[in-house]
Amino acid sequence: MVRHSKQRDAIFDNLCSRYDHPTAEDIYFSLKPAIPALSLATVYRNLSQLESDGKIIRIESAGTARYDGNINLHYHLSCINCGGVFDVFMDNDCGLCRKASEVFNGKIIGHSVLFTGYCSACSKQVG
Amino acid sequence: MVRHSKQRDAIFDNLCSRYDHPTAEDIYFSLKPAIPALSLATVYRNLSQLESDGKIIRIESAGTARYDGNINLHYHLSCINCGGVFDVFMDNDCGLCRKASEVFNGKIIGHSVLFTGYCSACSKQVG
DNA sequence: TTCGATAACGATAATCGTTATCATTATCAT
DNA sequence: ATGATAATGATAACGATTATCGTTATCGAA
Repeated sequence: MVRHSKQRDAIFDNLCSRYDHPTAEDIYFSLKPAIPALSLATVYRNLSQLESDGKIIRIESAGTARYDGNINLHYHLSCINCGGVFDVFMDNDCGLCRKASEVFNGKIIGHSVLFTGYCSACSKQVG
Repeated sequence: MVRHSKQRDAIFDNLCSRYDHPTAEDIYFSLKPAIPALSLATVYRNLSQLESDGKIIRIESAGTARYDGNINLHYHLSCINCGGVFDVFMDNDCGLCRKASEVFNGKIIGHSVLFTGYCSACSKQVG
C-alpha cells in the first residue's frame, strides 16, 4: 500500500522542473530551505521508488547516479570538461533496439545511450 | 616514466582472455591463486591506468564498474535476470554520433550503448 | 471524527566500491 | 652493481548509497 507524502511530491516536482539531471544530493540541498527537516535518506528512498514506478529515469554516469524527470526516450551527453549531463533529443532511436534484436540472441527491452564530448558552453571555451 | 610489472601484465591478460566483463574484484579473485600476494588496490590501480591508456574499456553499470578487454566499438546488454553483462556486436554504429552531432549544440567525441533485457540463457528460462 | 495499522519519515550507523597513504619492493637507466 | 623512483601490498579513508530504528503522518474503518 502506497501513501501520499509531501516529501515525495516535492522531490518529484523538483526533479521535473529542472533539466540539469541532478544527483540525490543536488535535490536534497535544493529542497532543504523549503523543507528544513528533510533527510537525505528520504531523497534516496523516494528517488528509488519513483524510478521503480517508472516515473523518473536514473542515469548511470561515473561515480554518482543522476536523475531525469523526462521519461520520454532521449539520450544524454556527459561533458568531459564541466562534468554536466545534457539532453540529446533525436528524432528516432535509429532502430537501435530492432537492429540489436537481429544480432543478439536474447530479449532486448530497452536501452540507454551516453555520449561523451563537450557541451555547448565548454566546446566554445575549450574543445 | 612507466615501468613494467608482472601484476599489470597478469591483469591485462586475464581481462583479455575472458568475455564476462568482470569487476575489479572478479579479476582479483581470479588471479589470487596464481599471485597470492596480489592486492586489490593493485587491481584497481592498474585497471584505471590501462583504461586511461586506452587499452581497455570501463563499462558503467549500476553500482560496480565492469571492464572489457575488447576496445573495438560494440555495445552491451545488462541482463535483468542474472545481472550479467553481454556483448552486442552490430555491423555499424547506426550513425549515432553523426546524427547526434546534427542535433546537439556541442562536440560529440564518443558514445556507449547499454541495452537492458534478458540474455540468451535467461530469455529461455524466464522472459 | 477519532482510532489504529502501518507507510513514510528523520537521524544516523553500516555497507560497499573505490581511492589515498605510506612503508617496502622491483624495475631499469646509468 | 647501484641509485632513483615506479609499482606494490596493506590498510585507512572516502563518498555514495542502503539499512536500521524509533517517531510521525496518512488514511480506511469504526
